[in-house]
Amino acid sequence: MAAGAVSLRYFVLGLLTQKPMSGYDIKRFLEGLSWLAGSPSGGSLYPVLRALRQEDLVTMERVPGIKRPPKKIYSITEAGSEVLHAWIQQPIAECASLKAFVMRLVLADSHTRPILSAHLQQRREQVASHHKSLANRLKVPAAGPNLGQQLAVDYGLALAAAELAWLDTTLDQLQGQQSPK
Amino acid sequence: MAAGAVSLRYFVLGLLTQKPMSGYDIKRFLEGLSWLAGSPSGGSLYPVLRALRQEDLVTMERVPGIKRPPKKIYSITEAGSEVLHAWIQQPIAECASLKAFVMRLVLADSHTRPILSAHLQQRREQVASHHKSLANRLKVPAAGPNLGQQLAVDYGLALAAAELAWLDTTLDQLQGQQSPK
DNA sequence: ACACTCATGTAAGCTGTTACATGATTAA
DNA sequence: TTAATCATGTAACAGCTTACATGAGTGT
Repeated sequence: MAAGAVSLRYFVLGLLTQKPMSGYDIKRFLEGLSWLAGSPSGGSLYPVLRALRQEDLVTMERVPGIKRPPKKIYSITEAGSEVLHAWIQQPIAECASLKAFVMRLVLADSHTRPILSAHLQQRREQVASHHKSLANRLKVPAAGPNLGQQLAVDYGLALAAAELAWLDTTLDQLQGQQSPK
Repeated sequence: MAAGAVSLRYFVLGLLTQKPMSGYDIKRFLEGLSWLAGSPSGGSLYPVLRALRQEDLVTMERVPGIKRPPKKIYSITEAGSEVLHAWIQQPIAECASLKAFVMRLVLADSHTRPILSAHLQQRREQVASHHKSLANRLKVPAAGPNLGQQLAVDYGLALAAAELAWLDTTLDQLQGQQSPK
């Protein structure tokens, strides 16, 4: 596994830090963010929960739902918290995907503020360098780039610019109210 | 395979429409867009090329590079073009990923203008609906969303807005100069 | 009766990655 | 000679999706 990659494993641990949930709850929650981060199918989510329980990173409690099928509510254990925080310390990969970044973002509560800022900063650098390399492509019209490449580069530049702007204002805000923790 | 999903297969076919290339050329080319679309590893790319050749969708020619290891230059066949265009006709999936969209964008030359416009239009609708659902999340602060979710929603809104703006101006441009073809 | 949502799970398969192997050529 | 880039390929594995199975309750 690539260093710092967000496998479902860690993402689930992070969500359980916020509050105990069932597998179904997790699916529901993620479907709301599916455009950005995708949402896992049952076939990948449930096995992950089982594995986490076998490693004692989470505990499971059967809750006999009223007029509903019983749920299995999972809670993170101390061992789970340790594993999660060890993972969070790792720097994200050189060229992390947008999806991986969003997943880390959702887990912001599990980060300390300095680490969160550092991650945003790192992302900023990555996006900036990407933006630069795309801009270079535009300046060099050698080998007559076709319509598709032009569109893709243009699209990439627009998204990168927007992301840079968002990162800048968000970093400012974090810096401003960095009293808590 | 999900309807209209861009497997490497079709993407390679599309690239070969632009000009004959070797596997290595394709990798190089894609690494420049890796931030947006990712770039395939040799372990996935070369087997795809072999499969395409076995199905007679591409032809292969050994070119003994001067002072370089020999290359295998692949060209698309008529059968390949037919398969590609059949695939292009398919509507993209309800909730296609950014990556899938970029890949289609790069293949714009293989689309007729009306189909390209239709794809952009479809993407516009998807992004717009996503933007709306995220905006709704902001208005409902019930269940006290935590920092992570707030950040993710905010980030999603910023990107969606930027993408909508790009799509609008690009659609305008396409409409404007839709004389050729 | 039928279909749908809730809720969990299994098994098969696809896609892609990593890690490795090969071999030539260029630059330190 | 050592490393790096060019160029191709294989084999093992990880991760995820699809399709299916189960079963209770709810709505039409």
